[in-house]
Amino acid sequence: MSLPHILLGLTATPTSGYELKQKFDTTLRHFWFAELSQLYPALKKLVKEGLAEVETMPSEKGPDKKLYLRTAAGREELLKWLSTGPGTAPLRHPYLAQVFFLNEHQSHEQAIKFMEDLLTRIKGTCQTLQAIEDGWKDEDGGYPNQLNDDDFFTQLTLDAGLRVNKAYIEWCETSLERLKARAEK
Amino acid sequence: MSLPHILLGLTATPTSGYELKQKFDTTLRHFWFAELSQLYPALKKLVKEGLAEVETMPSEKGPDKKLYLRTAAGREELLKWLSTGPGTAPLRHPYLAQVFFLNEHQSHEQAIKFMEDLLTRIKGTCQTLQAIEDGWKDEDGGYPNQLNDDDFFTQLTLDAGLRVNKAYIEWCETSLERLKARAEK
DNA sequence: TGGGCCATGTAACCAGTTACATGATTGC
DNA sequence: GCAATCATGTAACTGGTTACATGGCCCA
Repeated sequence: MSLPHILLGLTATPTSGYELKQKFDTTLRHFWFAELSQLYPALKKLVKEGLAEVETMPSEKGPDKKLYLRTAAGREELLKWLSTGPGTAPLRHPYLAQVFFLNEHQSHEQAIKFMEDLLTRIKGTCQTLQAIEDGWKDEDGGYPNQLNDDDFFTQLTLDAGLRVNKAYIEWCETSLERLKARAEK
Repeated sequence: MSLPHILLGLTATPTSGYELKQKFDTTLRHFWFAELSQLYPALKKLVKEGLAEVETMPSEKGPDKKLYLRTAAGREELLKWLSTGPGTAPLRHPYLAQVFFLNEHQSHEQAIKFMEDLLTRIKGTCQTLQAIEDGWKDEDGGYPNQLNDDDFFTQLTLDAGLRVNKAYIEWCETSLERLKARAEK
């Protein structure tokens, strides 16, 4: 059950559900996805459990905001989660499952097309991540080892995302070579 | 919605729910997890939709088996899934989320411990995958490029798992070095 | 006046987990 | 006689998705 804990991590300063969604879509996108419609009830539940507090504030644009701020108990709960050790989610990788059954195609052409599509897509996400890191490099002279703790750990997750994506790209490329060699026979 | 399609892929020959679960736990474990209690209703649904057929057979050990076999329509549905292009599931990586908040710890010691635990665990899964690949090498002289199509694509998914796990190991190791360097200051 | 962004939410649904229930066969 | 493995399932619940609803503000 990670989402509530992530929200406790993000509400160290007062933040609205809408703002949190933007954070998921930018800074956390390479390791967590959440729907806005999922955040609102989750935040409400944190308040009910005494792990966060709400305050309603007028917004500059649009309707009132509700700013959520974790309580001391909320921070405790977050620390508890961190000290349970590395968490896991059951593996579910749809495109690897598809690769597993690619032999069902009559010809290798379609398998090759599949892998080429996959390669294009992974290269795209890799570039997105790279762009974020590059932006960081420009802003910050001491990048990456002089970063403050906040940014240091954020950069660690970015680095993980980049390395994994690069590994997938190499895998796609050598797989394509192998497939093409088989197709010629 | 991948699980039904995976089951259609696995029921090219008559197979029981119990046997399918074993397949998930051995051959598919590096890219998909499913509970047994999830498989039974899913198989039933495939039959209802005309994508598979059941036949009850006495078992050598224990109670009767129900052998599921995909129909022609079932195979069509599988091919349709494959030709929709690479699928994705929304990203959810609990331990990366935890790394993101590791700055909440007062000292770096706990962060270092977290990464060490993670490294140990990832090394373990990597060894499991390596053992499978090694077993394959022994059995098969022409490994990996002379494999038949079935085994070739299975090996591709294994290769993906190994590469990604190795990327994570390298990430853990360099992250630990960087963390330790910061802790000394 | 119409689209995009700001901002909140609910309800129905689907996928997956956990807990429980049943019972045969095999080997110690 | 008991534990492990073989074999099938159901029910309650949780986590997440999709679709829908509301309405203000800003800019072209």
